[in-house]
Amino acid sequence: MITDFESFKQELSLSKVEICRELYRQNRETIRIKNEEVAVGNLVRLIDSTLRLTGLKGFEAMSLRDLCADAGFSIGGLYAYIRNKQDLVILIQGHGFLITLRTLLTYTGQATSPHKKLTNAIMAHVFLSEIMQPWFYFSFMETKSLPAPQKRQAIAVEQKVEDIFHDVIVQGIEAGVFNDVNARLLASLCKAMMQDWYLKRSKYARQGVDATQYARFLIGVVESYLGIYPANPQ
Amino acid sequence: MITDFESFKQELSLSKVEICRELYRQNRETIRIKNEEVAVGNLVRLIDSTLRLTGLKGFEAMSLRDLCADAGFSIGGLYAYIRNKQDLVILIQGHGFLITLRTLLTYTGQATSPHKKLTNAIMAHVFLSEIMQPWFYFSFMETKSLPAPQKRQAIAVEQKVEDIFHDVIVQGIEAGVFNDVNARLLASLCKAMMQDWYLKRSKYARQGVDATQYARFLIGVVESYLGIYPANPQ
DNA sequence: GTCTATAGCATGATAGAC
DNA sequence: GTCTATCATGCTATAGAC
Repeated sequence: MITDFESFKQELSLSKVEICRELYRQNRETIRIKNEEVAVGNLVRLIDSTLRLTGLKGFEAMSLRDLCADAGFSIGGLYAYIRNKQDLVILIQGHGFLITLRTLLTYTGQATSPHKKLTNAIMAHVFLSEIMQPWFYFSFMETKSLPAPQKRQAIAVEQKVEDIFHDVIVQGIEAGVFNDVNARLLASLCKAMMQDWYLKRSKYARQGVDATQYARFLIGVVESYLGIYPANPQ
Repeated sequence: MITDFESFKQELSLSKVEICRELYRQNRETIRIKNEEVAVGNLVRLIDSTLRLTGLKGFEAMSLRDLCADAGFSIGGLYAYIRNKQDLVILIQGHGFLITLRTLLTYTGQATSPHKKLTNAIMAHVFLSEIMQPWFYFSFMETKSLPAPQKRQAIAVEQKVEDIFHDVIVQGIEAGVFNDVNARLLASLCKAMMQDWYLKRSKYARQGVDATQYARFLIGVVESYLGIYPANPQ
């Protein structure tokens, strides 16, 4: 059971290096560097810079020269890790999917009641997107420009996330503990609400709202609609 | 009082030609065409194509050659309407702001109670973004790449929209007809929920949900959280 | 007012020295 | 493994014919 961001972060312990090591092993054919330690270290800087610059100007507007300057690469060195610019997107995208689905399924699986599954899923999603905000932002913004197979994959993952929410809501309705609402629409709404946390994070920072507060607020809204605390939502 | 999309659409009656005529008059210095009828007709095609292509690939990825081919312009002809590619963004952006704020203030002003103001505001925003979906999508996606003054303007308008919601919620709380919730956070959440209608419209189309259904659903969620219909949200 | 032709430049990608 | 130098391409923007 998740209660706040700090404990979630410790439990998950996703270091950049570990993620990039997995990434390196997944993409061994396209990466021409033999030494794993060297490659992993460079991948960390490469992906950091790509996410940062893309967040500022968009992927198309980021030139590979900008990227090299920011990451401390030469243009030739960069091409030891990718075959072309598109490969950067594929590299970044593939990994986040695994983590997202794995995390959501872990935390909904842990819980016993539909109510706890739902609150766990919301918390897990908000907290994960807090840790990996640049990735979530990138993924949202750049999906439309992906080549067809990657685009299909991205849409499928988003659908899968919504399905997780949908199924939990249906379970609760059938068990008689939730109001009889439109589960499909509420699942989409959950996604939309969680999405804003990584799309407009600076706005919430300005309001002085942190990830735990935001997640609890969303949970309050959803609970009141489902009739779980019908009297007085905080 | 708004009840459904069709009546809203008739009342608003925003034709493309009228919008582009206003646009032409606003940007007379940069547009080098004297004949208003000719200019307005071309602006309609120009903006239509820009919104369409940008929606597919993003603004940066859209070349002016693509745009000319799509809109039936020559590259030279295009430059009679803009001084550079950025001007296209400014041209498109400025107008939508006026319409959005004007519409929201009109419909909240019409209503008497905070509850009606709130439902009117949600309906007006969802319906307006239904009519001008490509514009809302464009505005969301391209704001980050705008030059500083336009970016400030875009953020200010978004803030103003949230303020309208915030103020109505506070009114309701002070009048004792709404639960005592975090008004700032709920206003942001309203924006996030309405936002998904133009960001992910095709998803909702797949679910068979139309604008009226979506707006009523959002209203139901917000009402239940505010304790207006505490018993049984539809 | 609209077109074609082209200048001038920045980009993605490669070749080959070290 | 990493660098510099360079190629070919496609872009925005302009000049000048019609």
